[in-house]
Amino acid sequence: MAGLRAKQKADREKRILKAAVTKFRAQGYHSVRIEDLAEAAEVSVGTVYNYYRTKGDILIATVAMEVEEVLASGTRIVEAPPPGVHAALCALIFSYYDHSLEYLSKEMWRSAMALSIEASQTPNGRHYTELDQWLAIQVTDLISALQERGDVRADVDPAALGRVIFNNLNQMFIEFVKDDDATLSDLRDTVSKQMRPISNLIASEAER
Amino acid sequence: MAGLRAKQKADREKRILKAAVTKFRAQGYHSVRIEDLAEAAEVSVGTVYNYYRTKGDILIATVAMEVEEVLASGTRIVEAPPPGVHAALCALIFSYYDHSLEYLSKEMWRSAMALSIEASQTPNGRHYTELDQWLAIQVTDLISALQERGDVRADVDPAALGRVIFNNLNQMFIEFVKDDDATLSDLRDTVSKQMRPISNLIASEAER
DNA sequence: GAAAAAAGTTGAACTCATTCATTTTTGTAG
DNA sequence: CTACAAAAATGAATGAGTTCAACTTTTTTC
Repeated sequence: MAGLRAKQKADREKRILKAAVTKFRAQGYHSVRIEDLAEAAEVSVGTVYNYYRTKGDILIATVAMEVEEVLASGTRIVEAPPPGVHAALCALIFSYYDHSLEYLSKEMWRSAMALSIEASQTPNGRHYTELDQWLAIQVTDLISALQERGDVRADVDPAALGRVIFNNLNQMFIEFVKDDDATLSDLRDTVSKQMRPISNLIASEAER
Repeated sequence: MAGLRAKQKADREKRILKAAVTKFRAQGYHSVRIEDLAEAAEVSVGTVYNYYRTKGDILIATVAMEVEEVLASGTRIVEAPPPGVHAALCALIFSYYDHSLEYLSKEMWRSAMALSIEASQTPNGRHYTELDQWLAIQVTDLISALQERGDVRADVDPAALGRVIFNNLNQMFIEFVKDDDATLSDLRDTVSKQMRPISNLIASEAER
């Protein structure tokens, strides 16, 4: 038989991850115990640790799935940005924000972000940081695209500016998930206002 | 006797905090157990919890002391900024960075930042966030000062830009503490480069 | 197809933050 | 000075993540 073991292994991992996504969303990351996941996935506690190094690893795995989607949706915007610097930047940023709570709760984001800082040396932390890196690169790519199109001044360094804009949108997202009462629409408004002056400053003469 | 109890109370709290600062720096936040602190402060575990709600509270207390100092040193720069937009911004930012590792290790910063995100609803989390707020305001104040002095264009909104710049310097600091190998001098260089185009964009005609 | 090896599973044991019922210390009243 | 009340200290007990030595299952070997 070509891999009963491999099949069982993949099956178990899938069951654990599915249990995690479901339970984390329903109850929140903290109140779910490894034992609960083990029970739902019909394995033992020890087996969960055979597939994931720590509880945080399981969370990162679920967050990673979401960020992959966010990146994919961002790609579409970079490939065909709406006209205007401000509109294009906001389109990309809002596509991130609007996807963010599709599968993950604020509490899960908080835990994941905390983890990525605290356990930054571990594989999970590094994985999350890498995903962030990709998002920053996507912002840079957008600015490059706008520059080639002539919307952005030629003397702007896309990498440096992309990083600054990403850092800002990321930090604003952190503030957003830190406050359970904050709404997505508030977040959009605030960031849109922040991007306005920056868009003006980098827009080419023709565009202003 | 006017307050044997009060005196002992203050004394115990001081001993616990001192033990925390010392041990956290020496061994790192995580590897220090409450029991270790209790022993060093010559109190029981229960007593530690009588003074601090959680282990994280103790860390925030130590971080707060450092941030107070950072704020104070920043005030001096805002009051008399060096000439030039870029130089002034960098002076303030570097004063933050250069103070940051005086009493705290990178690991302590990581734990504190993680805490401020994860436990943002709790008093400790809120306290840390408040300190961040003050730093952001200080950056805004600097830009206002530069604007009044005529170094920064009149059509720039200091609050919005201050926030963006703070978010960037904060995020870059997070990246710095996440990587044990990163040096302060690398951090300074990177941020200086990021601030250069922004400084140029906001500088008044006379200053360019 | 049986035995040995390899891979994987299991759950009891361990660590450490946190809690709480009990005990000790300090302040107050008679 | 003694008795009572209030405040604080104490450390054993609790709970959750994590580890690991023993046990099962699958694969390989002859």
